[in-house]
Amino acid sequence: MLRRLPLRVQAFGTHHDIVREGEHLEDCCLVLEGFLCRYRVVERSQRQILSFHLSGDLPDLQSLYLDEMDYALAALTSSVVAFIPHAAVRRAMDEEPSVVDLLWRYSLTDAAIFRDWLTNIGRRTAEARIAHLFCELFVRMKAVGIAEEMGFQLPLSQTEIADALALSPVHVNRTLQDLRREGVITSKGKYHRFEDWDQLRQIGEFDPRYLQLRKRVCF
Amino acid sequence: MLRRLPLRVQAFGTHHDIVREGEHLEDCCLVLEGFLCRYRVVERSQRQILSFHLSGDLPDLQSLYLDEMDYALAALTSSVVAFIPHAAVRRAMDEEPSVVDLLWRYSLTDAAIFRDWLTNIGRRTAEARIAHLFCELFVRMKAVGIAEEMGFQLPLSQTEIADALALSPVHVNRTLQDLRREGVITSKGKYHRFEDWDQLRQIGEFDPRYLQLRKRVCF
DNA sequence: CGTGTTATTGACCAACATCAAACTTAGTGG
DNA sequence: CCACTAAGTTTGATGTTGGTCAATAACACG
Repeated sequence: MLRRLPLRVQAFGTHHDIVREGEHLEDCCLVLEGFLCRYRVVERSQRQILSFHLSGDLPDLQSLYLDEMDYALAALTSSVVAFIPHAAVRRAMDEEPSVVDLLWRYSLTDAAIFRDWLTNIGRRTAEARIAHLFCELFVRMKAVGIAEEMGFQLPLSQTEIADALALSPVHVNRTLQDLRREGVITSKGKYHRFEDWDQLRQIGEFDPRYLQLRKRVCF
Repeated sequence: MLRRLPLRVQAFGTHHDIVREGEHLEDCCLVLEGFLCRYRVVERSQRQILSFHLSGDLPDLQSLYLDEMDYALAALTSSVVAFIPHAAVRRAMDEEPSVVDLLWRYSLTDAAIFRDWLTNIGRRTAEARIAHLFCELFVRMKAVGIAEEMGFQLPLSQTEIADALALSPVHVNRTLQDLRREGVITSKGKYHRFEDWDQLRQIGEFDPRYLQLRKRVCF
């Protein structure tokens, strides 16, 4: 449906900002390809990544109602996104009420993911946080068909994982080594294989229900 | 507008659960009076409070679209809430499209608060987290007229503050003492006075824009 | 085959957690 | 109105997780 609206398709290179914090937008962006993140810069030039986005995501849908972006949006790999004018989205919502349901539901799922990250960062150890993030991204990537049966190519540096999980890069490195030593995952560069998915899930206390996927991707 | 819909008004006592995790709801709840929180229980019986809610809030609006609650909702003080059947909300949305805008915008603001908490818990020290929380709650309470000019009655125990900020109660206690020693706040029981609002704001890196309040409450 | 980015290692340190006890406060019933 | 009790706050001692700094090793890319 969205693809039938007037789109402005644009490609972005690795580590390129698509939207900056504080900007006012007149379009929503739909991810067609690639891997994006929302982030924010805090005191001492620390960065907090707020969420990751894959194809099919609408990472700034909120600009439809909120004046100013409270975060930046960046491409982590070379990515392709489509910009859809707010006016076109609103027209579609007027003509077809189910569009409202769909998009609203989407933004509520988005909020559910924030809640999960909040508990992840707030209440779990470094190992559990990483396990949880791997589970989430694996399931989401599988849902859009860019993961293998039991492994995936995760286009994140350890520093980016650290920025997402509120850890230091050094500690992420050591914790990944722990996970490997325990035989839960094996890694080759950015490719990771799950040797013991069940244990990974347990370590990360991962329950995919919050993702609100209609089809069951794993189990 | 909401108050004109069919309401079932109900009072809840202190520390009483209003909705439990995993429940399926047929009504949305509107806070009329009191102080509520969303929370979740994690491994080792630790609790993560996800947000606080005052009168005027709709802390489970998402139940309109998501089948299962991913958090519990509890009254922290004796509170009064109104339950509105989903069907009635939907009818109101059909009859008056601006209701959709209003509620959707509300749920997007809700998500913006999550993002703020995420960076707060992820990237700030204990002192900054507490300062930030105090600022947020003060501004929100002022917006609904239940705070004084430069002080407020915060109905939270230090344990509840700890559960919200992912700290231990002991550390919250000591950090509050630091804030008092620095002359930023003074406390008498649950009443806190801001002796140096500007410094509190700075410590907590607080910028109220994310709250999307139409009227400027402070400064 | 450099050159810049990312991963890894080691040494050391700080923030915050945990445990347990003592002290306050507020609420309750006699 | 006071004693009693439970809940919340404060304190001290000690432990742990994860941060910081800095150097080295491994890649990736032109």
